[in-house]
Parts: sequence; structure tokens; C-alpha cells
Amino acid sequence: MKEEFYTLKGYKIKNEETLSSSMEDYIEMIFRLSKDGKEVRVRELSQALNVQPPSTTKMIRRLAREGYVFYEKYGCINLTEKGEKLGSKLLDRHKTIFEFLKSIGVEKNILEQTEIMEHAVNDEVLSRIKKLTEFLKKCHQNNDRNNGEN
Amino acid sequence: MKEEFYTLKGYKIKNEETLSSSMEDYIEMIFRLSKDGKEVRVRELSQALNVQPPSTTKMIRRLAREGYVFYEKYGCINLTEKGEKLGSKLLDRHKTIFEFLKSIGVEKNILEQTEIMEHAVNDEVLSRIKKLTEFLKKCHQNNDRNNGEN
DNA sequence: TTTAAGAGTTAGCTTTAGCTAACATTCTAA
DNA sequence: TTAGAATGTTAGCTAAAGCTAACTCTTAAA
Repeated sequence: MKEEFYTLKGYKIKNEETLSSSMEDYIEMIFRLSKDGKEVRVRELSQALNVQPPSTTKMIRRLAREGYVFYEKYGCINLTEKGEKLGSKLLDRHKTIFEFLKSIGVEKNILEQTEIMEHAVNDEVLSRIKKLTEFLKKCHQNNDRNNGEN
Repeated sequence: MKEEFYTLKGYKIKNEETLSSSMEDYIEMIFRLSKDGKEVRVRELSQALNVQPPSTTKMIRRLAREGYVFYEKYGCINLTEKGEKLGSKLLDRHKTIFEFLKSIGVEKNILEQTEIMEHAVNDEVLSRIKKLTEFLKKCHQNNDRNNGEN
């Protein structure tokens, strides 16, 4: 099992079962927007993601075709159970990366960096980062306590 | 300065000065292959990156156009000073991410994960991760020492 | 010195995910 | 109840980065 190099696109082609980063972005945002029972529509989703409505229409049709959302023309966008499950996982991943970046002291463009990095970690890396962040937080608490004593 | 969401592609369009992931992959690999004075050719580069030769030809012309390599048809590929500098930085980034993933205990597909993640970190995140990895290594050493005493 | 193999290039295709312009539908308010 | 605003869709464009097929160069061996 020799390890070989690929371009980033090469890895995507190799792991063809995985969703594209864009699909993930849309699903994560639909999940966010629909969390407290609100209805999600093309316009709102487009604005939230800073894309034009036709891009959203196109992507929604794709997500519907692949079973992540229910959608019919001019209607509301609803996640299927599969989409819901994934959305929740993606939002979780987002939060994990965000907390990690905060805990290591990143200050500039944290949201942007989170959005970019979240697509680049697989489950194993994510769970390692989660544990690491908990550990770092404990370290910080100890430090704070010790400094507080002075 | 409100923070807004974009799709991954949206961030790429926003930060248009940055190179594409593919460009980075090619430059990093040319740097690797040419390190000990060896000549780099289309075939070798293609094989190293697992792409077909026409893809390499196309990318090399682009890299030449943008001042990262010297190239003329049927010739060897040579990094310019700008390309050399970038290649060295990219290889460094690669190593930093690789070491980080190792230090947090990632075991499966480390190379692949490195190759994917390295495109997703900016300078600030990278330098934070570098410091963090040094810190973690010290922790490991202390642990090992303590365990060694038993 | 010629020819065949190997290396590199060109042309043209694909997919993804954006975009605009133009059209269609739905909703709201007069 | 109908007109216009708001929303959504369609068609068709772009760029990036891959691919194959077919062609052209270069080189090495007979």
C-alpha cells in the first residue's frame, strides 16, 4: 500500500463518494437556517451564501436528485432525514474547527479560515482535533488559574 | 467589518490573488523533484502527481505565464526565483501539517490528509499550528520520560 | 541516416460551480 | 381582480483542471 501524491482535484476524483465542498456548504447553511422551524427559500439561502439565485436553484436540484432535500419548483427547501443528519454533522464539524482555531490563538479571519478548513478534515482528523481542543482548553484554564494567583 | 459566509469557491473568488490548489501542487512537486539538481520533465512530473501529460503541459504553460517557471516546448522545467521561493515555502507548509497530524495521533491516510489540509491554512494558522506542534512534542517527551521511570 | 519508440503537444471533450440576461411565477396592495 | 414587485427558473456563458485521441518532436539504435 504505497503512498502516492495526487493533486487536490486528484484526491477528489479518487474519493468520488464524498460530496463536493459546495454541496456541503449549501447543506450546512440550509441546516443553520431551518434550525428553529423557519422555512428556507432560494433567495434567503442565496443571500446567506453570497451567491446568485440561479446558482442556488441549480445546486438545490442536485441536492434533491441525490436525496438530501425535498424541493419542488417555487417551493420551500426542506432537508430529508439524510440531509438533516448530514447538516447536523457539518455544523458540528464547523464548530469544532472554529473552537480549535480560537484555542490556538488565531485572530484574523477566523470564520473564513474555518469555512475553508472544515472541508479539509476527515473524521479521524476531526475527532483528534476535538480532543486536542479540549486538552488545550484545560491547559489555558490552569494557566489562567496560576496567573490569577499572582 | 461584518463577517459573512461564502461557499469555498466564493472565498477563492474573493481572494483572487492566491494561487489555486493545483498550481500549488505542481510547484511543490517541481521543487521536490528538482531539489538535488535533477532535471524535471513533463513525463516525470505527470507521474509524480498522477495526472496525464497533457494536464501537466497545460499547467506548466500557465505557471510560465505567471512567472513561476521557465519553460520552452519539449524542454526542461525550471523554477524561477519566485517559483523556487514559493516551492520552498510550500514544502515547508507540507511538513508542518504532516508533523502536526502525526503529533495529534492521526494514523490513517496521513499523506492524503496532509495534501488536502495544506491548501486550507493561511500563514497565521500555519504558524500557530507550528508552535502548537512543538508544544505537543514537548508534552510527549515529558510523558515518555515519566512513563520511562516506572 | 533513417525509423520507431518515447516524450510532449494540440484540439476538443467533461464536470463543477459560479455568473448574467431574459423569462416565468407568485404575491401583495391598490 | 389585476398590475407590478419580488422571487424563482432557464438558457447559455466562463474558468479551472482534469481527460482521451491524434498529432508532432526528439532521440537512440540498427
